[in-house]
Amino acid sequence: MPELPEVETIARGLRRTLAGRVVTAVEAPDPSCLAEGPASFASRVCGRTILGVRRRAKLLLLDMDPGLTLAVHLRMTGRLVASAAADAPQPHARLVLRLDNGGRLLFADCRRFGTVHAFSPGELELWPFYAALGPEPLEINAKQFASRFAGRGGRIKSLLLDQGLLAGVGNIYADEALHRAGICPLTRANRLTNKHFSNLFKELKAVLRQAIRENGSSTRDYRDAGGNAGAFQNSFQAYGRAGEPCLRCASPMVAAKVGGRTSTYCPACQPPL
DNA sequence: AGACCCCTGGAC
DNA sequence: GTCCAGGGGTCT
Repeated sequence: MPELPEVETIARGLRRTLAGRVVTAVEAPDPSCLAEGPASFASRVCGRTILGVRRRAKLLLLDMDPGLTLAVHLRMTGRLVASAAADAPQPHARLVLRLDNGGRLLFADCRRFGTVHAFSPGELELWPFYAALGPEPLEINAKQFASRFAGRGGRIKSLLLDQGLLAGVGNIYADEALHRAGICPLTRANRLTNKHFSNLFKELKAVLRQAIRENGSSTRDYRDAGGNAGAFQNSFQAYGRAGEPCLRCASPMVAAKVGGRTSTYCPACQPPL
C-alpha cells in the first residue's frame, strides 16, 4: 500500500496528535511484527516521550526521548492510527501504544507483512535496509536524478521501484509518473535521453506532490493517521486502468508484468523505445 | 531476471 | 476453487 505520499500523510497526521505524548503501556497482540521480544520492546518504549514523527522512504520514524527511534514499515496493508481509548477494537491489531492522555497508537496490518524496529541512538543508520536507501525524490535535483538511472540496462519501471536507487516510489506512482512522462515502463534506462530523464523527474515530483496534497491514494487498505481514506485514487491516469481508455489519447490502456509487478500504460502515449 | 516466500481477504 | 494486491527478501 503505502508509498511516499501515503507515509508522508500519516507522518504529518501523527505528528500533530503524538508530539509530547508519553507512552504508558504497550500491548502486542501479534508480536511477530517486532524485531525483538515483546517484553524487551515494551521495556524500551514505556515511559518515553514522543518528540516527533518523520518519514524516510516508506518508513515512519517516531523519535522519542530519552533517545529511541521507532521505525515502522507498513509494507502492503499496515495502518498506523491514533485513536481515543473508547474506540472499538480494530481488526488485525498487531501493536498498541497506550498514551498518557488516554489515547492510543494502533498498528494494524491485515497481511502481517509490516515491521516495527526500535533503535537506540546511532543504530538506525546501521540498519542495512536503512543504510541502503537511495535519496528522496523531492530532495534531489534533475541531474542527481538522471545520474541514478542513466546507462543502466534494467527496465525503467523496475529501477524506479528500487529503493536503493530512489527512496519512496512504489507501483502506483511509478506507473503514474511514467504515463505522465510518456515513457513505456519496459524501456531500458540506457535507451532514455537526458530529455526523458528531466521530464520523468518533473512528472514524478508533480505526481508525488499532488498525491501528498490529496492525502495519498486509497485503493483498498490505506488509511491516514485519523483512519480516513485519501483522494488521489480519483486522479489515477494509469494505475489500475488496464482496458480503459487512455485519458490523453483514448487508446486502450494495457497491463504488463515488469519485474513481477503489474504495470499499466498506454501503448500509444508510451511507445516502446 | 525470475521464482518463490512471507500473509489475508476480496473479486470472480 | 483461482487470481490478485501500495513491499521487500532470498534463493537460483
